[in-house]
Formats: sequence, structure tokens, C-alpha cells
Amino acid sequence: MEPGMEEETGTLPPKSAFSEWYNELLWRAEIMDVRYPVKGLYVWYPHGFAIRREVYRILREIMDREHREALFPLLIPASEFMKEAEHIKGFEDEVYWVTRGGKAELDIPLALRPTSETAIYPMYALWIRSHADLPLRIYQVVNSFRYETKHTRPLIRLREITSFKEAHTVHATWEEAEEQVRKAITFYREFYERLCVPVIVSRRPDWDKFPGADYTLAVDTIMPDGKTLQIGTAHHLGTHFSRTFQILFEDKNGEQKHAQQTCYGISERSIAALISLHGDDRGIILPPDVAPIQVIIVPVIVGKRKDEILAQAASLATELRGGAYRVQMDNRDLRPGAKYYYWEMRGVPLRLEIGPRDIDAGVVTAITRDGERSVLPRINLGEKVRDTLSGFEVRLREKARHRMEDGITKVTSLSEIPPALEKGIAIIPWCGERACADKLAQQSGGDVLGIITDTGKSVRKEGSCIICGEPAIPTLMGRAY
RNA sequence: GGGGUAGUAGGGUAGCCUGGUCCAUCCUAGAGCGUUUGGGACGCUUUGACGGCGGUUCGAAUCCGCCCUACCCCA
Repeated sequence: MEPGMEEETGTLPPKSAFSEWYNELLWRAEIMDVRYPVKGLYVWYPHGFAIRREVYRILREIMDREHREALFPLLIPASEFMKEAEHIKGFEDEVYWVTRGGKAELDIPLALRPTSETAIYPMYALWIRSHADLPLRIYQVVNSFRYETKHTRPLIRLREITSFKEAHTVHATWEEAEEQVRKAITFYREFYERLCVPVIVSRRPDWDKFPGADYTLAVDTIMPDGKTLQIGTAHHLGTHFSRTFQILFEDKNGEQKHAQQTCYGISERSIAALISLHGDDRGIILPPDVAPIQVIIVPVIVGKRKDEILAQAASLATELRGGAYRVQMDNRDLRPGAKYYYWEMRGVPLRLEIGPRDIDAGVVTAITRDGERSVLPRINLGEKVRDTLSGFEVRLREKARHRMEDGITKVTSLSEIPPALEKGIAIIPWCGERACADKLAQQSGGDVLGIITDTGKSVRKEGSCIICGEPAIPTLMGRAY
């Protein structure tokens, strides 16, 4: 940086410089500390971890409606891991191996799970006997390890994924499993709706599906720099794994059949999207649902009325906590302005100020994190706070949705693709052939994400392929993280 | 995978080539005391570092080797 061009200290890099903004935000807002001395591993600060807890509370709430949570071991014996050929091929280059216990070499090396199919399915083979055991729907929230060789990035590309929610379901028929994949997408849509994160769903091309799947649906969003981030996937596994791991059930006619399976996952990339889409030049912005502190009360103290003001602020906090808000009062010995900046950096949705003027007028001054100021009467404050917060949440969701819509461009010719990718996603007509997809990628600098669908099927033909002119299907292209 | 640059206190930098008065410096960094408080307060006092391991040397932030980590460029 040129001398004299320094940023005023105390401010973030502008969000328009997304990469720098993101890196600095992570520690300034106390989400992740990137200084842990192992590549690709990062530390959750308490505030980041508190956000994680709220986000995963919502995810669990949704999952618990028709899944049960369980927990499988981190270590997977090589003998199990190496059973499914496609799966091995997809992961073998990024597996960490435990080969010693103390000084002794292990007879069978143990893999640190990169994903848990091969830990879970041997047990499913024991658990499942008959059609009465189906469907089986289980999930777990665990860490997973992948030896990433590309550039690692906190919350986005990790060697330890700390927060992998993976669901694994088993069904009697292919169609039932297909229906489960479709439902997984509706669960994820609901989850991201609650985070106010807009998403777009597509079916990944066959060469980009999960290793060992019949097909893969993926949930993407557009980051502020225009690149796409995959923030959820759902896979129809068919009988690939049930054949390998001998997951058989006896159907109503007494016949032994291979089970049909699905799996689907979400990781802390959800939190990367959450903070990236909503944040601004002052810090992160959290939807009330996931804010560890929803309301921060800042007493504005003047010397001679100090006790009175603090008492009023404290009773305000008590009252609002009774209304089930997550409330904190900031009575540190700092100037009010310093506290405003502090809590704005950390994303608190609503700030209530109470000072001599407010007390005398019987009001509280309210400022939402997006800068809307209002004066609320002190009586029935709980109701007013609820309305203020829900209005804020709606604005946040709508703003993010509009930016996403602006980032998606429908194009019909090759030359239109690069400018569309600059902004975000291009919707192009594509025939489905790999050769054409490779040419598209090569000539536009983007990747084919997949065909637009929420269900994996019933895709309509529309237009003709940009490369070969054959009948085409609307397809997403983007620059993927 | 290949190449390059760098790592000095909580953060930002100087010093390194030419080894020694090096107790370096700045900040919304930390600690203490006091005065303050409606958008980043001020004064005084004070704490703290040379990425890790090994080597050369009477003496290493500085020279040499290996390792780790970060960033950039190319595949």
C-alpha cells in the first residue's frame, strides 16, 4: 500500500475487495482464528462457535422431524474403506491415514473419515433385517478430514471439516430413495431460507457426481465476488453401497433384496455463505434466528445519573429475556460509539440505547444492524422488539434474494458467458454431452454446475446447445469455489 | 505438482546485505490509576518479540542447513 494511502485504522477493507474483507472479518468479528500452525485447520472463537451453535440448532430442528441423530467413529479400517471401487477412486488422494499406535505399526491402517459411508454402512448391514426396518433415516454432525491440495480457506476449503452434518437413509425401492433426495432438497431450502441465504439447485453432471452415486443434486449460492459456493449436496446411492456392504432386507414376499440408499450433507460452508452474503463494510450481519445475541442494550451513562440509567438498562434486559430474546447489556466503561462499532462488527441485529433523554421521554432508541433507527415506547417493548426484528429479517432476506437474482443471467451465445460469469451464474442451453461441456468450460472460463432441477428429473427441453445445436436443457454455469 | 517472496510483541513496521550500546517504533493491542461517556475519549505509569529445530561464533533477529506456516504466479 502506498504511503498515505492507508485505510483509516479500525475499519475493514471494503466488501468490494471480497477476499481481503473475508479474511480480516473472520478475526475482527471473532469467528475463526487462522493462526493455528497446521495448514487447513482453523480455530473457532467463542463468538464464531456460538453462531455455529445457533445455525446447527436450526439444522437439527429440521432434521429431527424425520431423522434420528447418531454418532459413528472417526477411524475407518482400510479393509472397509477400500471396498467400494468408485468411492475409493474419488477419495483416495485426500485421505489421512493412521498407521501407528505409539511405536507399533498397525496391522490394518485406519483412515480418518473423509465422509462416513464406509463407517456407517457395515453397521447398517447388521441393523437392517426386514422391510419393517425401513425406511431408516439417521444423521450425524462430525468432523471429517480431507487432505486438500488446492488453496485452503477458512470455512470454505478445509483439511478438517469441523461441522459436517451428514444424513444416511435406507429405503426399499429406488423410487422411495429418489423421493428422499427430493425431500433432502426441501429440507435444505428451508434451512437456507431461515439463514436468509438464497440458493439455486441443480443436478450435477455425471462426471461430477458423488463417487458411488446414481446422481447428485447440489445447492449453490453466489458469493459477493460472483463465484459460486456449493453449500449442500444430496445423493441417490442406488445399490452401489448396499451391494458392497451386503445391506439386505427381506421384503413382504420373503425375498432378500439389496437396499436403496441416499446420503446428503451440509457443512460450515453454510456459515461462510451466511456471513459473506449479509456482511457489510462494518462487519457481519446476522439474521435474528442465528444471532447468539439478538439484542444489545447500550446504556448511555452520564455521571450524575449513572445508577438510575444502569438500573433502567438492567430492567430492560430482564424484561426482554422474559420474552425469550437473547439479550445482553454492555456496561463496560467505554464510550457509546466504541460499543456501537464493537457490536456492529459482531453482527448483533438490534441495538437498544437507553440514556437520560430516553428515560425522561419514556422511550428506548432502537437501531437495527442495517441502520434503521426508531424510537420505541417503553411500555409493551417486547412486542415492538419482535416487530422490529422481524422487519429487519425480511429486509435482509429480500436484499440477499435480489442480489442473487441480479447475479443470474440467461444467455444464448458463447460470447455472453464470460460477462455473465463475472456477475455470477449463467443459464445456458446445453445438450448434456460431456464434449460440449468441456468446450464450454474451456472457452468461457467457468464450470458447468448442472441442469436446473429440484427433483433430479422431469427436465424440460428448451433452445439448442450453444456448442453443437442439438436440443438443450437449461443449465447453470459458474466459477466455482 | 512446479516456481517465487516472506515470517520481528495482540496487530502493523524498521533493523538483516556489513554479527556486538538493540532497552527500536506506531496502533482502536494488553495491564494499572484517574478524569470521562448520545458514533471509535484523554492523561500518566507500565508489560511484551525476533516462526521452529539444529549449526557456525567469544557473541546470532542478522550468517548456514532443514522443517513449518502464509501469500503470489504457473500447471
